[in-house]
Amino acid sequence: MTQPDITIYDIAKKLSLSAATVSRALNNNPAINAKTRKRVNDMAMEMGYRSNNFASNLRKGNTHTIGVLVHELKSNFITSVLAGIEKVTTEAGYDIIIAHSSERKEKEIANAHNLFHKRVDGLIASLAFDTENLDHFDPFFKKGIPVIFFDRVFEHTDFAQVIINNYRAAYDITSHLAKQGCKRIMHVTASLERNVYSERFKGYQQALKDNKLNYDKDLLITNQLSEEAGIQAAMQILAMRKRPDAVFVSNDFCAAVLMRTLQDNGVHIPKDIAVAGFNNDAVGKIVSPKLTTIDYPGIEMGEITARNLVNHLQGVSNLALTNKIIIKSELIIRESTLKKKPSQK
Amino acid sequence: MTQPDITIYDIAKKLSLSAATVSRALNNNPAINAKTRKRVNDMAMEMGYRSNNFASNLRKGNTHTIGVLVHELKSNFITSVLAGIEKVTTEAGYDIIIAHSSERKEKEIANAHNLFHKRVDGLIASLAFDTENLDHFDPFFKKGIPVIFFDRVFEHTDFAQVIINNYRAAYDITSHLAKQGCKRIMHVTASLERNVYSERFKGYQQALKDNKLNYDKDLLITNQLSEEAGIQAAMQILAMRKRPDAVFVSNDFCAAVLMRTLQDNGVHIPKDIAVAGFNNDAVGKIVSPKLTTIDYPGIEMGEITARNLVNHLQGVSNLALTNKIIIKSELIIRESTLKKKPSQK
DNA sequence: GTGAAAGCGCTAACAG
DNA sequence: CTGTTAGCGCTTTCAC
Repeated sequence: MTQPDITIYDIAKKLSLSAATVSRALNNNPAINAKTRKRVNDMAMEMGYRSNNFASNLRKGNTHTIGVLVHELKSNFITSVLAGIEKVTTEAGYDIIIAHSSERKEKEIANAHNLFHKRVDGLIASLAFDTENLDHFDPFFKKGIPVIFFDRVFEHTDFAQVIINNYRAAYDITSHLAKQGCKRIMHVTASLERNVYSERFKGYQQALKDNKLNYDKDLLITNQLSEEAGIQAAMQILAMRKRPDAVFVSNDFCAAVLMRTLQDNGVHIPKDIAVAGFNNDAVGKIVSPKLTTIDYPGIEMGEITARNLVNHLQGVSNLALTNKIIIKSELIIRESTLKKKPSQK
Repeated sequence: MTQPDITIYDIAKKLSLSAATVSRALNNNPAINAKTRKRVNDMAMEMGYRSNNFASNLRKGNTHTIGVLVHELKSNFITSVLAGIEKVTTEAGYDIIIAHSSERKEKEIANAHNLFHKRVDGLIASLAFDTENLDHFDPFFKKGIPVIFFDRVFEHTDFAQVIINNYRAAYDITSHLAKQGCKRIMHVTASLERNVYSERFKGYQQALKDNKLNYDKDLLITNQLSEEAGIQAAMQILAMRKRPDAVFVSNDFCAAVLMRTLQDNGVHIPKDIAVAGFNNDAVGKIVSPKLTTIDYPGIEMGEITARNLVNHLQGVSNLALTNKIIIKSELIIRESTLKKKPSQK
């Protein structure tokens, strides 16, 4: 049943050529006569030849494969980023291997090792919630394998990174809530160890200050931004003697769950409590009221990240020079935060 | 900067051993003295050795890699399945390569070829909307590389497959709607070429018949089950002279969008129109009213599929024998279809 | 318990 | 434009 594989030698023998010529022909080497090339390709097709990547990679020493290490697959944002990465890498002729850490640093470390052993030519990464350092990327740095981070990064380091201005986005959304007359604005977010969340927290605090509101530590909840976390945060709010009049959640899905739980317990949104999310996930347009959020262009982020890595690999540019790229993001105001009637007539 | 890689020869030389011994030691071959093994492993660590998969695979002739070809990544169901697959394959020591076709048969064909060339030891696949035949899997069949399909399959073929009883699930949901007093039950689904949708359609029709309702072809919409499709279907309903009093949508997300669009246009759910989805996506619990749906265990499906493939690869069982596995699914009734008050006191 | 030697399939000098 | 040759790094007989 399982007949042995066809190799270039088999093709060469059939056509009375050398293996080298067959190899060149299959790789569309221009040095080969067009007629010969066609004969080889036809014969390869006919014999059901498939090239042996292992032999080829072993010989060439590079894999034309890019590793993508993400913190989670179950996220609209991430799948958008992946689509962007895929578009660019496919066009450039690179394969990608996707690994995800499920937000756990242990798995991130294991994945980093695995991709290193798989000999990826370059790496694109977004860190897990609890990643504390970049030691597991050292093997890449040491071997000169380019690494570029996106979204979840260590800021203020020298490594190439593509991010949005989280500080600014959070500032905008918090200011918007303040402008709506909210006085007790809660912030539900994830580990402040991670740049995206710490920056948002800073933006939130600054906006409070600029709007003459005090920061109250009871108004900060950090959790996993999961479904359960959303329910729990809502419960916590319901139990408060002095409830907030607005909640800014760092993730649309969690915001939606939180909002729903509050509603199920008789809270009116946005009248009693305004709710805002982050990411412009599709879910924000389905819930009622529709969710105010930050639009955060995943596809574009993926494309830009991959483009930079590919350019580096192709020697067109150097990652070490372009070390930080900031992508635009935008506040989208919907009903979930509109306490006042829209002022425009 | 980029110092050359360490090989087993480098380790062998340092320890005055042969490369063969080093190789065996690294692979924990019991024939090797425990002391020698430790010396080798320590030295490997110290020198920063990483094994060369290409050389190893080239030599061994198998890759210990399983290809996973899915119709779409942006789906909660699929990411659950992937989690299940990953769990089982990781435990069994297999790597996986994930490829997705974005519901397009051209890309599915290209991916199948690609995975074939990557020499996966086995393949797990779920078909795209418009896949018409299994010709692109022929190379696998011919070479005796095991292929197992899940969810989106060609039914009534001899290939190994893991599915749910779509007929039954649709029958249940449609009957439930009929029991709620609905007389004009619409069905919004995707290409009837694909088993999952054709089976659901059959179940829907049979339930209508068994409940003495006529099937009206105006009450069938087939689309892509996307966000836009949901909006468009809702618009179509709004424009109907004789509107349905229930809609059974083949996907929760699309159902939610459709429901929301109807609501935005003054339709009361479930009073005017009941809405049911399929998949038990998290979104169903966020929307208002909460969505009636079919629970469809993604993780389990992934685990069972992978387990069967791995067992086959390890010679424990034979895929050719266990050719169809049906996983349980379950109707979950929520407010979006409750026209009558729950009858239980 | 360890070593010698061959070869997996391919590509890149080099030669002509 | 095509052929010869060597070798990528590993595993696996077959010896001893």
